[in-house]
Amino acid sequence: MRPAAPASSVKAASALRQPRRGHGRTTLADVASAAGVTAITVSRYLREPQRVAPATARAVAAALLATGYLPNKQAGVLASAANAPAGGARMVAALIPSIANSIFAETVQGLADALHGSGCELLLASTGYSAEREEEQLRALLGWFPSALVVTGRQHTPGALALMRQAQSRGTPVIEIWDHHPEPGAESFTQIGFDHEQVGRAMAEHLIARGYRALAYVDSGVAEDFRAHERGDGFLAAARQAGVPARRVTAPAVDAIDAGRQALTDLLDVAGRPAVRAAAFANDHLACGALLEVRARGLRVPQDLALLGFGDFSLGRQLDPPLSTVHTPRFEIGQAAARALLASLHSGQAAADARLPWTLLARGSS
Amino acid sequence: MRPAAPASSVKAASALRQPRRGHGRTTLADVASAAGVTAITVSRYLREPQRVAPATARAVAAALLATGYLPNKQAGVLASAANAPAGGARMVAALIPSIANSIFAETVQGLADALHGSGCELLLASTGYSAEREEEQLRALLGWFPSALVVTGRQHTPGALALMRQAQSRGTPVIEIWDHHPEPGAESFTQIGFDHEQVGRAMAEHLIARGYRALAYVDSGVAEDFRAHERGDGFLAAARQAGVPARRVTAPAVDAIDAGRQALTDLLDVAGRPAVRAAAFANDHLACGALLEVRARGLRVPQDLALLGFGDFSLGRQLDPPLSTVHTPRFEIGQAAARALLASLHSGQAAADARLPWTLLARGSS
DNA sequence: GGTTCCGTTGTTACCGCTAACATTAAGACC
DNA sequence: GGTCTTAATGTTAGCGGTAACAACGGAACC
Repeated sequence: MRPAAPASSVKAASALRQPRRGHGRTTLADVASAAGVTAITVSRYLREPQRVAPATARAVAAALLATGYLPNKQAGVLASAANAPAGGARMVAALIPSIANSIFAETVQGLADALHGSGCELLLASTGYSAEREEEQLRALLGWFPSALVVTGRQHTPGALALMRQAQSRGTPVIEIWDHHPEPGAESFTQIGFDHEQVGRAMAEHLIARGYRALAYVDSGVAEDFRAHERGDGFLAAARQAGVPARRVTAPAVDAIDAGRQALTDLLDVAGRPAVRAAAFANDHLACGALLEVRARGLRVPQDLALLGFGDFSLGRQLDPPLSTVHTPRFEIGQAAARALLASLHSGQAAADARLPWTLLARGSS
Repeated sequence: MRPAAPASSVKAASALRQPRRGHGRTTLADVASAAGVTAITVSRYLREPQRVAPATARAVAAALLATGYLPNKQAGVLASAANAPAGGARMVAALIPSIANSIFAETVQGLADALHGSGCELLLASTGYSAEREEEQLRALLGWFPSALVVTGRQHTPGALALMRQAQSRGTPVIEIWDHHPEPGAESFTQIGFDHEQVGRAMAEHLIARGYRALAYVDSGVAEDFRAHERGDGFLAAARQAGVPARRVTAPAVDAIDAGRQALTDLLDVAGRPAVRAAAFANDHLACGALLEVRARGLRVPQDLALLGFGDFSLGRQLDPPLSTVHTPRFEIGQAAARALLASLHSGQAAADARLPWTLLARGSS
């Protein structure tokens, strides 16, 4: 018994084949049939309302309300993939070291605020200051083919760099935030931030100008906090240039008040007296911890030991004496990144670099 | 001159019609042709490698490496839309009042950390404590048809509620975080958090147990910080039950140290003496500001005025006296939400409620 | 040897939407 | 009146992937 002729068997099979149905979502087609038009007309109404006739527009609007339609952006992105950059902003991927760190939280807030109203959503991931995890997360984020990519810093694994370049060559703006250190010659990505080496120099110069002659830089114990290390490089270079002795010590691996307290002991001699006259810190957490520990030991700030932080965390201003520190444009970095990327999406041109201002706030501790 | 016959004109037209090409992205088809197989085989290799023959697997693996293929998740989600819940986690949408607020930043960190490795990305938006903006953002987020939705609190506009219910009825887990106040009878969403009214009660009871007999609750000036208001409700109710006079004052609309300083003046009489014996605050920012202002006015804490905060921010512990406060499971809330939602996605069952513990830390200020 | 079964790979259609082109009707113009 | 133009809407195909089923070849079995 042979089966029926091929043609009819195919027909029978395709009749039996149960089609994959959507999951009960309201689609354009549903709205369209409710309005008595076809899907494309509804689609047009949503994107270029002036191109549908007033009467049709009313019918479609009513149908939209009645059905509670929610456009499926996945499908939208996919369908306009070919002209993605121009095709209206959709989704921005951002990758930062840590969300809980208030510095980056504010940057993300700036990013989200400036993105609000642009029709662009924020896809966020954190690396935990790990370069490998950065690459892994980058791969995950780029799988969504975001309209733009924001990453932190300019140090990346070769794999991460390859992914970033691949994205950029596809026309996706790629922005490095929190750093600004263009290498002449080497092609790089858009950078929005400031020069950390320069900040480190300024920190040393400030302490030297105040008359302190034996310095230390307390670096972050987080191995991949490259920007903190660079500030240290700048600090030591400036001290060397000025002929002032300076050393670098490294705090325990956690950026916390306790780490600062511990780090301080490295700056004391066996008798418990300061071995240096002034210390600059990789961040205010460390500096605040050190300040509290110095006071707890009965030493005077800045007479016995001057302290200078980085980041301008709210805690520092409330201590006694208030902590001298460097105020950074943490919110503005996010905002500027969002603006640059939106501009780039609209113009099709590469996003522009921006060097944002920071301020050294000389308060009581230095 | 009539054009050629319809059939052939159509054919000619479709021959001329230039097809939309993708944007130079490497697709499954590219990998497939490099490996000498078809797209579906590569797709299978990526999702169920044990189902392709070893020799084919090697060829595909080589082709994947050679092409640097990155799967397009938009297309993947779209194609498996029909069985989305089971179809592997993809993307979780989270909506919080503010990213910069360290409380929520830590929650997001918990969420992101617990999501890491699950193949699920985080789509984040903030409402700025505005219910309207919540609805608007909700609409934007749900347009991506995320596999799960996390929102903050249990107060929403009717429109937002409709969207949340719609998502839930589609099988998307919807989780409310930072609150736990199940209403018997009323069907609600999964809640992961704690009961703020109960915390408010505990705050009042703590102050009463310490012997303070004239109380105040300094509420957040942010109108839509419902949870702060609920703590106030609990505080006043507990005081009333205990027969202790208590009043509610409202801080200026910004949650900052300065607002706390200003709010304090509402607790002083014309002579600048405290009008109450103890005050509880909607958050530690306010409490710290008040504490600093009290000290600045030469009053003693807690002898002249006892203070109790909420949130356990790092600043409070460093003040003199250290601020009594309520420690909240801010990181754990995010973590628990992520776990609950992943479990729900895998099991297909609704996510379970969780009531997380908080602690009242009696330090020096009360 | 023929049938059955299974492992492997391919074909087709479809997810929901939109670009490109086609089609239609109404108005403009000589 | 006929041709040209324009506005409004529809048709088709395709974005990149995956579900469902088909097809094929070899091994197992009687």
